[in-house]
Amino acid sequence: MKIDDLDKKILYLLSKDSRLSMRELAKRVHLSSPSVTERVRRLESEGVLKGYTIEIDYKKLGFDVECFIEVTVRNGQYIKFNNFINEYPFVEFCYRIAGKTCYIVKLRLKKIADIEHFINSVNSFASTETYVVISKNETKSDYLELEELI
Amino acid sequence: MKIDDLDKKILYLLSKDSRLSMRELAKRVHLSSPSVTERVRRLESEGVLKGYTIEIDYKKLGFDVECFIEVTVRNGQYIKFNNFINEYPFVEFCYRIAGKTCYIVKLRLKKIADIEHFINSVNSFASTETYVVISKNETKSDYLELEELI
DNA sequence: GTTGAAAGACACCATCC
DNA sequence: GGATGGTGTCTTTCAAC
Repeated sequence: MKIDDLDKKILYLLSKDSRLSMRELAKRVHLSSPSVTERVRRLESEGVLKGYTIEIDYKKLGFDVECFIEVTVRNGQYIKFNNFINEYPFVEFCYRIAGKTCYIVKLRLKKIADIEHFINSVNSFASTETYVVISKNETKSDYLELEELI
Repeated sequence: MKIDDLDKKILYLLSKDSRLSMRELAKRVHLSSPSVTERVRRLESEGVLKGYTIEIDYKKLGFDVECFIEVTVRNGQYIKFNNFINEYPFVEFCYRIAGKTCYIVKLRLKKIADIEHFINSVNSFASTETYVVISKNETKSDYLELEELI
């Protein structure tokens, strides 16, 4: 699929406010609304635009703790781990990685003590290395390479 | 701020489709639309609902590589690293962590070779440990503790 | 918290360049 | 590929309860 600068700008604007109407979006990219609507529908059907969602402040919901846990599975018990991580709540993400460990997991929890439950749960088939989040850095995240377009 | 089950359900529904109209949202939570609108405005102004955004498939934009990089800053050159990570493109996130290393960074890149540029750039003031993502696991991410509500 | 009404915004379609 | 104009629907908002 060919994605031009206009598509990228549409993605950028929707990433900043996904509730923008096609009309308003059209204004901002200096296009007519049928054209913009068609581009958005195409981005959706091609799967580039996977979905419309919100950003939630989990701290305000009582989840004050974030941590990364590196998991090293023992004795090839990957299926066991996959089943476990699929069901465990409060997992923001889990990636299979190439490197010193097998998986990197991020959890959002209400309190530090909740880390223990996770670690104890995997302990019979995997070892862990925990990193508690202190703060988050500001980053640019310029995936759309839009710097010069806006 | 008091957040009840209805608020959580609203957050859940908006996280699945942030373009839902207040009318449609009202239907789904069995409330009138003025009530839902008021709740959404409250969630916004309290900062629980931080913003409306989209999910983008970066692979379809040519970013085929994801990796985690643990960064250990040498000789207390934290300001240098903070300035660097603030400007470097393609950083999905960067967290200051308590544990064996100083920071954990996630990058999204077009090709494996692009990792080298990042590593070389920080090498004068920090050491790195790289993990290339192989796959992503499915997870529940049940932060809203909604299992019984839906 | 609800209902109902009114004004406005919206998406959609046909048509055209 | 893109623009314009008309139509009917949807939506928000407000007042009254």
